[in-house]
Amino acid sequence: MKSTNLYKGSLVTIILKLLNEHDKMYGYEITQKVKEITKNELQLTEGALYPALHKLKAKGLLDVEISRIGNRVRKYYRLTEAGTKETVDKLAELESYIKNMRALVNPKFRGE
Amino acid sequence: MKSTNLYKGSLVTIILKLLNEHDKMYGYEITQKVKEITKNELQLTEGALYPALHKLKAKGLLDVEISRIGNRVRKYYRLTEAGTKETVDKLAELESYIKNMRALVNPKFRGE
DNA sequence: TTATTATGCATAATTTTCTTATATATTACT
DNA sequence: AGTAATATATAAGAAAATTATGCATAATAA
Repeated sequence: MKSTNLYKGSLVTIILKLLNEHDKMYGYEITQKVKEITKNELQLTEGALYPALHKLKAKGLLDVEISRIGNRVRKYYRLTEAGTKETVDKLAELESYIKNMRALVNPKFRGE
Repeated sequence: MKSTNLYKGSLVTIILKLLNEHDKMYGYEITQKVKEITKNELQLTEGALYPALHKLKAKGLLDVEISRIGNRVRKYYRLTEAGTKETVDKLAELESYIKNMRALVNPKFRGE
């Protein structure tokens, strides 16, 4: 992530969730979607994104479909069944993390 | 962090916030406080905690006060003025991060 | 009384996950 | 013609953890 360089470990969750929502996406599209949703506050770096996509593919969580737009190559990624399951887990993990951080940082949120 | 090994970068925020709240604390006390607040869901590892404390000290964000309880050594840390300022920044950063993650992960939270 | 658990700090080696920099190529805009 | 946007990729390095040790004191359980 760029500009606000924050909280390593959340990139995979972002990728999985966006793919879960949009069926298939290519790398550059993901970077633009993140910029759009976060109003430029979060910017994915290619150096993090592409290796992450390759790793998710290698783990069997994503499938790739190569497409050509004119002479330009695009690689569309989509969730496999295992990827969909992993998405559920990662989202639960994120909610749990946010809940814990809120409790730590805001005494109001403690002990509910 | 242990068990839920998640979101590198938030340890410093946790330390600063707890010190902001409790005036002075020692390392082990911080680990126990985090376990207590998060009901054992987050556990700090010493291998992360102590180097982080030393680094914050080196940066001038913390002061140390060595105390002896019987024959056992304790190192109490407290925020410096710069540390208090940094705490404000880190907390704002966390809120911003949570806001962005919520928007990414939950379409309901987009565009407000 | 002796072994285990809890308290308390610390560092080294390794791993994970980023950033930064670089590379290449196509297409659109000025 | 030159720059910006589109599109993917990898290598080098930094940051921030985990894991594995190590040492020592105090309290508790067997």
